[in-house]
Amino acid sequence: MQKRCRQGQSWWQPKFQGRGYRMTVPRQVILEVLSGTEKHLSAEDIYLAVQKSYPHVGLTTVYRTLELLADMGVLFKFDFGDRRARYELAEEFQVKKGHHHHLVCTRCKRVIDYTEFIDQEKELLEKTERGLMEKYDFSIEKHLIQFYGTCGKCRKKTV
Amino acid sequence: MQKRCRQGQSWWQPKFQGRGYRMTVPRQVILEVLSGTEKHLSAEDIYLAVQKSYPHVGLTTVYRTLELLADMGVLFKFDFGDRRARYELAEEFQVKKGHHHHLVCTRCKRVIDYTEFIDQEKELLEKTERGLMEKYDFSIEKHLIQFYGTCGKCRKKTV
DNA sequence: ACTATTATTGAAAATGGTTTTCATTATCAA
DNA sequence: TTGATAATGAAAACCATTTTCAATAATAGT
Ligand SMILES: [Mn+2]
Ligand SMILES: [Mn+2]
Ligand SMILES: [Zn+2]
Ligand SMILES: [Zn+2]
Repeated sequence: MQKRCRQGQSWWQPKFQGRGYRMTVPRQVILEVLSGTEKHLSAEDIYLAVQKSYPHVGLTTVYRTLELLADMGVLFKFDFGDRRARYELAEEFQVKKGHHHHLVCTRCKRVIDYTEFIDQEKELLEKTERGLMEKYDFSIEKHLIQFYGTCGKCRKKTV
Repeated sequence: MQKRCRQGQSWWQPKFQGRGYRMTVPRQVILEVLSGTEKHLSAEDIYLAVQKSYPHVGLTTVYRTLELLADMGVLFKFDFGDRRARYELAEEFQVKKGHHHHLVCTRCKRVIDYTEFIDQEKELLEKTERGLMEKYDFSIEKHLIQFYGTCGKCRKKTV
């Protein structure tokens, strides 16, 4: 899809214009942090990363920006069960990852992205969505699929 | 619903024995509340319901009991995005509901249980689980599927 | 470039669901 | 009945997130 711009111009610039939103330094830096990782970062993770280059940016701004970006559909917000929200750039803005779902270790909270069987899942999900939208008069915007279990490392630790 | 002789305590009794767990009044009442509803209750919902018959039971105990029961697999804990955990008796202990997934309205937070396409989902999920377990050395214990969108009522309210 | 408008910011304080502490009570095997 | 200890409740602590509010900075209009 789209590719990350290296220099001055940014792919997200147009997203902010025309809606009364302004492109600011904190927002750019936060987007850069999210663009430059494959991890699922928490607000504090992002805050700490941002601080390395822009120490004046506050945690509040990070929270506010993340909420805005999530509402705009630029990033996804997840709950993996470790009591804090985690964020990931939406698929269309990710360089490497495509549409994927998650495998969550309930012990160490590690998250694995997987893409296996995604096409079949997608097919079934679309059929399901169509059926449900009609039956329940519900307009579906997105879906969430996660598997929970124990990763190999954690399984070896406990007898 | 009265004080002394509780007859409904049959099926969960064995769950507590043999592991050092004790069957107490608060636990029984909490299980009765969960058994007697089809809603997805929060800890406070349950606390308030319990208080009607047993006013001395504290919120802390409700939280502790819910955690224990969730760990035991007797109930499921969900996050529907309204900043509080919600609980539902596990399928095998539900009277009316079978295996189902959720449709969540992101505006009013209403939750709809659906069972449509569940068989096909189940089939695909089992195949997916087998594949993922092998590839990622991950023992999958459960899955989560939720659809997010806007319910009919909320859509009509929109400006 | 200058200015007016107002979206955005950061520090601090508040919020609120959940967890911890700790002294007391209730359960259950012996 | 009794002793060991699991469970409880009130209060306090926790902590991720939100709100407040005065100050600042990004845009549009000139
Ligand atoms: Mn991911
Ligand atoms: Mn349900
Ligand atoms: Zn693990
Ligand atoms: Zn709704």
